[in-house]
Amino acid sequence: MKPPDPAASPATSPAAPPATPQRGSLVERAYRAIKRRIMDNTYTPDQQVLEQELALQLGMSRTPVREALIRLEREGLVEIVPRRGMRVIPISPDAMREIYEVITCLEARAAERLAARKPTRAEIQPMIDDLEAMERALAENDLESWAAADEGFHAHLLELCGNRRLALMAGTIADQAHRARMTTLRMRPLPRSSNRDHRALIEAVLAGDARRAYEIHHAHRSRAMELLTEILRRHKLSRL
Amino acid sequence: MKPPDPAASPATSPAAPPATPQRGSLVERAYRAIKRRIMDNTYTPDQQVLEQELALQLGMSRTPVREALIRLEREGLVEIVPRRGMRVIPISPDAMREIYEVITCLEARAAERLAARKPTRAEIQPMIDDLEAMERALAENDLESWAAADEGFHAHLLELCGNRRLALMAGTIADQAHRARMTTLRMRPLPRSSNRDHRALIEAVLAGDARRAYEIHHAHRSRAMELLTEILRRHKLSRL
DNA sequence: CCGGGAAATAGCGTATACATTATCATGAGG
DNA sequence: CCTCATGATAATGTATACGCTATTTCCCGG
Repeated sequence: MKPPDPAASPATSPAAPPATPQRGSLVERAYRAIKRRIMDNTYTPDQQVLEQELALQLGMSRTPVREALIRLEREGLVEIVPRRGMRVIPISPDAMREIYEVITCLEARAAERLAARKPTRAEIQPMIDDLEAMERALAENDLESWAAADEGFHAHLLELCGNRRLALMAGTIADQAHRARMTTLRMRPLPRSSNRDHRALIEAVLAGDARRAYEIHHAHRSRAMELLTEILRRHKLSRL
Repeated sequence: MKPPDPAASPATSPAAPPATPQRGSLVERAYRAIKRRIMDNTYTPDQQVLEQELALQLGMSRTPVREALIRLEREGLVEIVPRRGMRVIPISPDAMREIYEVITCLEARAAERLAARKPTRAEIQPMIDDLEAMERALAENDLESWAAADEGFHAHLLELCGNRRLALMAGTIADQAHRARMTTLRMRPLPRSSNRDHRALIEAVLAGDARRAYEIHHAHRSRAMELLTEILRRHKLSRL
């Protein structure tokens, strides 16, 4: 057997592995590899990829590939069509709205919880670091880095909120929108207000003001929802 | 070479089934059978059930069983332990709180959305029917029927809210708490206030008062959360 | 030139095979 | 009597086999 996927890229998620396949198994490799290719838009909703094809590319048999696909299907990232292989689920303006509605209420709740815990600055340092990275990136007009840091911020918020199920679900559904977010990154105004929102959230959290943390983050995500759905609509991107 | 996408599928399925296995397949049968046995407490968190055992009981090979288990694992119902088979995930007071926090914000949002749509009485008839069934059941002191109707009410609320992803996620996580709810059914006071809450919700929805619908249902689920976690704690049910 | 039916093909769903590896029992040594 | 090494056992993870059927191809009649 040959090593068809040497090292790959370190595109692993920052948070702890969720209900993810057994570490080091072929299923896990398949899962990660396929997920990465979905996230970075290597596979698009236009193309169908057959199980056999994936197996061949990944240098394994169909069995682990199928098992990985089942997981990806349940995460809402792909659809498995019986004789056509897997297909990435396209994001329409309506889908975007659905996703953001869910993210909005879950993350706002996470923010509320986190603030209610009155964490120390040290505890939320990861979020502060992300925020600073966002600000640096924006100053340098580096949208890719900004987006990465922004995702980190949201991921850390979930991770720290203390409700693992909430974190898992919110993270899962946020992943569904990743491709669309990336695509629209350059179609939107510079995300200065995002940085402001996040700074305000940090302050509310440090102040232990749960109500305010909730409101700030809820408004933040709601605005993002309106912005993104509007962009998709205006650009007629109905199946991103 | 073939054309990559002949005509792009004409329209996506409007009311497509969830990310559930192919209708009629063995995987689907396994999925349903195992899920039912989990829900009705045939399998408890104390016992480990091997793949082979399940396959034998269901009269099929391990392959479809494994695929069903992967789905159940991703729904948070079971854990797959490498050499011990599947195990039902136990519900602790903390788990209950996690689950109800998620349900609370998702369903409250669903209620808000539904009310905002200003549906006709006919549109929400399923919910009204459930409510009436709840009232009848309570009058007859039939807790089982009451619970079934109550679950129906919540399921219909989600179904009608217009956000499929939200409905799917909320339904999934609600299933996680099903066993625990059933067990505690007789440890709690008669659920008269639930019926009142739901009637009030119906009224708010019919009045198109989204804000009120949100508040009513949020409060309803929050109270249920406090009640249930307290019951679990008091009865020392730390791994239901 | 087009539509429709039969044959061919392909891809999947499921069963089975097999190597690997954790677990458990056994037994020797302290 | 207890501890630890060692081999037996069992269950899994993965690969392979195979039949079924949806899809496509091909051909022929209109």
